[in-house]
Amino acid sequence: MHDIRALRADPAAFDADLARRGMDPVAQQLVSWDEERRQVQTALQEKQARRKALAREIGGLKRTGEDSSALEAEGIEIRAEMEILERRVADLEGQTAEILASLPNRLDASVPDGLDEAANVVQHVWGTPKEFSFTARQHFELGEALGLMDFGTASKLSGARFVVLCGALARMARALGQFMLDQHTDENGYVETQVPVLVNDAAMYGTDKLPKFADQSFRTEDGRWLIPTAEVPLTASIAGDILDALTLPRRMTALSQCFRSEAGSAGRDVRGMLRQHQFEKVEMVSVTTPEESEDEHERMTRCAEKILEKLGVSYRRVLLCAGDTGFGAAKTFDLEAWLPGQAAWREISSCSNTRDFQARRMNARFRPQGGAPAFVHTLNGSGLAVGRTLIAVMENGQNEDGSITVPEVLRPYMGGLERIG
RNA sequence: GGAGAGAUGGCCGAGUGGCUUAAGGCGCACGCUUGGAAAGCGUGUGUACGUUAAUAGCGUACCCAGGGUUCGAAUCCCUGUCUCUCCGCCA
Repeated sequence: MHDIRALRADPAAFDADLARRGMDPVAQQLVSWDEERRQVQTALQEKQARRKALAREIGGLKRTGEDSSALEAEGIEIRAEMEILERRVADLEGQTAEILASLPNRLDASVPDGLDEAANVVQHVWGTPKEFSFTARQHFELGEALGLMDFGTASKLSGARFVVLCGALARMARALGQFMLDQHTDENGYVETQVPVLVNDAAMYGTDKLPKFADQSFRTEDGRWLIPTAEVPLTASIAGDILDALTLPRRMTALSQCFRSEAGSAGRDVRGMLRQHQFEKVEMVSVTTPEESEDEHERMTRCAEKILEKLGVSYRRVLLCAGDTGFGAAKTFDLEAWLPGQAAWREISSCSNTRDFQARRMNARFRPQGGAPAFVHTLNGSGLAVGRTLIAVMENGQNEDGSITVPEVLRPYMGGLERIG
């Protein structure tokens, strides 16, 4: 959601940002609606003031038993006039809100131009992309050969894009989730949180998943949504609040199941568990003041990077270009892990600063010392996607005989197991 | 799933159509008082939008949300949401 006053103040800059995302200008239309809205609203408020005065006068006359029929007639007239003005204000506000809600966030100045991922900018690479003396296998080849990753049974149960893990791989998935949570709570200052995975419209709208991405999410028959990410309940937890500035930054982390319909991605990553309808993810959410959000973004991204470093998986940090930056984000860093089996960098985390974009949609504010309430900034990042991390650990830790070496940091979570298979 | 009760400001709480500009209390802030504190006294104490150079004033709206009745709604009517109590079922 955007501030109509900011748009009014500099319509050209607003449209220029939209153009960077490949979108048509809208400012002129919105500004003219806003101008009319303010005029009509002022006229309406004058009528309301008159109605108020009339009601008080009539009340006085009635108490003393005097005739008030002339004033009551004026009241009827005023009500009719107000109805027209009210409808016009509601129409203008509705139209404006509908468009504002459908527009993506303003981009940070540091976001590079470009319409797709080809224009993303690699910031740095950690580690050396692993190479093997033998032909590296993909995770599903490894997992199926070990008998611990079963897509056939999953399709029997649920259909395509699901998986059944068992034995040591199931345990490794659990170990990864525990390891990540422990890191974020013990080392990184996030508060562990358990959240509902079914949420209402308001939570989805506030975190900018509605109205635009309704077709990417699953909806229950009673009108709730399966969360596409724990970002939704974690961030929406502060909806409508005015937080004490002293409690910021607020950092929360959650391990949750995530659900995505993957509509429109037919044919992409159909093999293996890279792209599933249901997956586990450890999410980080930070709520900060506007002054702190940029530093927090860097801090959060580092928290995600450190997980990969401890797991010994080579990765690179990518600054997304304008066209690839998500709807709600002002700026996004993706972390891409090296997958030797695919011989490719694949997204394993995405850390975004939404600034006040979500805060406006959910009306989440803080009170600066002695000042008026202001919108908080919200940030979210994967720390990390558990299923994809499992893939990375499998492919990077594979041995020629098809066994998988368990990263040292995970061994305490796996009963000391050093090797799978 | 069934039955009932409720939702008023930061908190408690009064309020069954106009005399409510939401009483009163608590909390909080500031001031007076004091050697200092407490007590006491006084003043103030929300959000949004409009107007405006203004975070000064002024205006409008807001008593869970959305509709309706009325000259006039916290108050009456309808719908929804949430909370609580009891019964049933249940990990």
